[in-house]
Amino acid sequence: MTIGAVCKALALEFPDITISKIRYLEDQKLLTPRRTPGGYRLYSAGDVARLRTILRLQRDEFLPLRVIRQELASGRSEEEVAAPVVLPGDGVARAKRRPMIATTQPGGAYSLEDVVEETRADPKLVHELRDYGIIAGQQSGGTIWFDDTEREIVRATVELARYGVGGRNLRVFRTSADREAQLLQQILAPSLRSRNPERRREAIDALENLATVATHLKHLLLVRDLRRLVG
DNA sequence: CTTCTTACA
DNA sequence: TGTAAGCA
Repeated sequence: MTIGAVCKALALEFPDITISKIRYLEDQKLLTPRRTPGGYRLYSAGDVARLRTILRLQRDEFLPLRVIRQELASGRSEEEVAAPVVLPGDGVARAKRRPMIATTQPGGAYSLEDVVEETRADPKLVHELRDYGIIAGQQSGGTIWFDDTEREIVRATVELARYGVGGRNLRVFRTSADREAQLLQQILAPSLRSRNPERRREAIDALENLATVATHLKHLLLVRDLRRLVG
């Protein structure tokens, strides 16, 4: 295939792919397609598979090119790189979607009474959640204000409470979420610290993507473990 | 019409 | 990374 054909073929999975980018990867010694007598690049099926692997490692594992070059050289092959996770309702539109992690705080502010009214939570539950550090709220004047996320957390724990999950059981969720957030933050820290605004933007997008995949993985592991426990 | 290299923002 | 020039 010529470079244009390769580009078109990969455009389905990688909407942002360009001829220029493919050439760049060659420049970085990640690809070495054959050439026609006239100098045109010719890509074999193997070349295309390798290219797809490179792009996946870049997109899904955020690996820098020099690391990808190394991984590929040391035998990590196409089959070992996961095809993209297809989530329900997650079409080709992913690249265009707005991030759900906003750069600014959402506007909501809810008093204890507001939260209780909207979630039908037992006020004691809300206090419990604060005691265990699952929600914090913000002290202002005499009252404590909760934001949208905290309100939704309360809503979720109300559901769990129906199954008798409450109090210190919930700490398990908090500590695992804390650890996970720390890990993801650590992975993308360099980009998030970048003084290039565009780069930061991309890092936030990547963070969302990463969080989605991590959540899916967690779900799969949980389902597997539950199956084991139940038999 | 497509691609190539090189230079550049 | 993406774009434009100038060739082939």
